[in-house]
Amino acid sequence: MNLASDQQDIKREKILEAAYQRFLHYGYSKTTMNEIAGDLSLSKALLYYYFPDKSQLYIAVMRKLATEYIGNLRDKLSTFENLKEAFVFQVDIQHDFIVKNYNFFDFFRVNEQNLPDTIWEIITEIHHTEMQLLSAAIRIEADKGHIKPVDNPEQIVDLLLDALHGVRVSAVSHKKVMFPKKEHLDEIHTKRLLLLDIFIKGLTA
Amino acid sequence: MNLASDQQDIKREKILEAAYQRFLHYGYSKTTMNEIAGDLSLSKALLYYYFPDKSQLYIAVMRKLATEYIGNLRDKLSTFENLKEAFVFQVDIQHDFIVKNYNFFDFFRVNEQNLPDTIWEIITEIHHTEMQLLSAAIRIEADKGHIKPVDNPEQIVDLLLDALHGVRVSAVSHKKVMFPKKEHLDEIHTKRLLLLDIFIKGLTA
DNA sequence: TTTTGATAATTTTGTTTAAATAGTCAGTTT
DNA sequence: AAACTGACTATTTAAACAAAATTATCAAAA
Repeated sequence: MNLASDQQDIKREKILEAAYQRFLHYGYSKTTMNEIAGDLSLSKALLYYYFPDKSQLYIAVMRKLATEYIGNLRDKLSTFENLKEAFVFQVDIQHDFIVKNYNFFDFFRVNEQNLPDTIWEIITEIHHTEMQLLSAAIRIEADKGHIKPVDNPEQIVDLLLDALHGVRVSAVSHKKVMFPKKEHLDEIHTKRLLLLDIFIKGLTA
Repeated sequence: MNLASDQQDIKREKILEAAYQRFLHYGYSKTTMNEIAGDLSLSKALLYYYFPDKSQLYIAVMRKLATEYIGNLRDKLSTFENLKEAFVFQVDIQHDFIVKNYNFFDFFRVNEQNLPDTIWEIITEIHHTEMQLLSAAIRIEADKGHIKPVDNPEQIVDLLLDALHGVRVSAVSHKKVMFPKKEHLDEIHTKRLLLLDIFIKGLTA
């Protein structure tokens, strides 16, 4: 039974990988189940044997990406030297994540208003992890006396993440674009680093 | 000739006011030229005597609102005691402006991707004014020695405005709501003040 | 248990027509 | 002449429908 299960997992992985490539390259709506099956020389029906429907397949890929992302975050954030380094790690890794998977998130832009609950759960999970790791970082720094004592680190991190998010959505709003285009991402990144700089100085007593 | 011109201006104003009320109440696309004309007991054709088309009428209202907004900003910002007060003024006034005219901006959400150039000019003008007034505030504070010298105040203000914007749009994004509700407004406001606090401390040498 | 071809169900796309609304203009009123 | 209108045309939106594409199912085969 374990053998069979392993085999199944391997195939599942292959499907996830093929689906990811398609979604990344063409976006959600311009990817058909036939094409994914075709890439693997499988019948479309088999996809439905492994995944209940197209959106669940997409979500499964998303979950995989999220898990990797969270993993990266944990690994790097456990080894920071100071607060700024920790925050910069977070910004950098998020930046890379978004740049690398830009087209994959097409789904988000199209369904902007009503994303499936499962997607929201993943977003929440990521947010939670970020909060947890960064507020831990703040606590440690406060204990070391590098910054002044903060009675509610979560609140500070939440605020910072919001502010960083603002740099993302708003940095381009005077440029006739509502959603950041790929070519703006670097500018956004620079701005974010500057914000981190000022913000951290603001925390330092 | 001036008499005639004055009369025309008065009527123009009345049309702008009636149009504003309709746009504010029903949004752009659910307001018809017939209705606006009806509210004033005028023929629709007369609207076209005063304004070339519907969108120009909307833009004229928008321009009027923008002028008022900018006026408010200038008045208040010229009398600030310290940097924080100036920033808080800006936050408060912008907040009021958006809350009051919330439905009017329907037009923006619908035409999100391709707003007319004239609208963008108005947005740019507002942004310009905000930048100008707030960066002047920074310069004055820097001269007074209250904060450390800043070589590019505009950049700092731009960043701060983005960050503040983020607190607005993002404070609710984990709650599956796109636009803030009444019960979130206080939370947003508090968050923004906290951000201002940290940000200004970050500027203080 | 895994896989597929054939088929059903659903969604998207394109087309036509009718209705609503924007916009024009010759002519009337002030 | 400037301000205004009713009746008209032009455009845009909405609804209804058919055709095409795509998702999803299932009985049967490997």
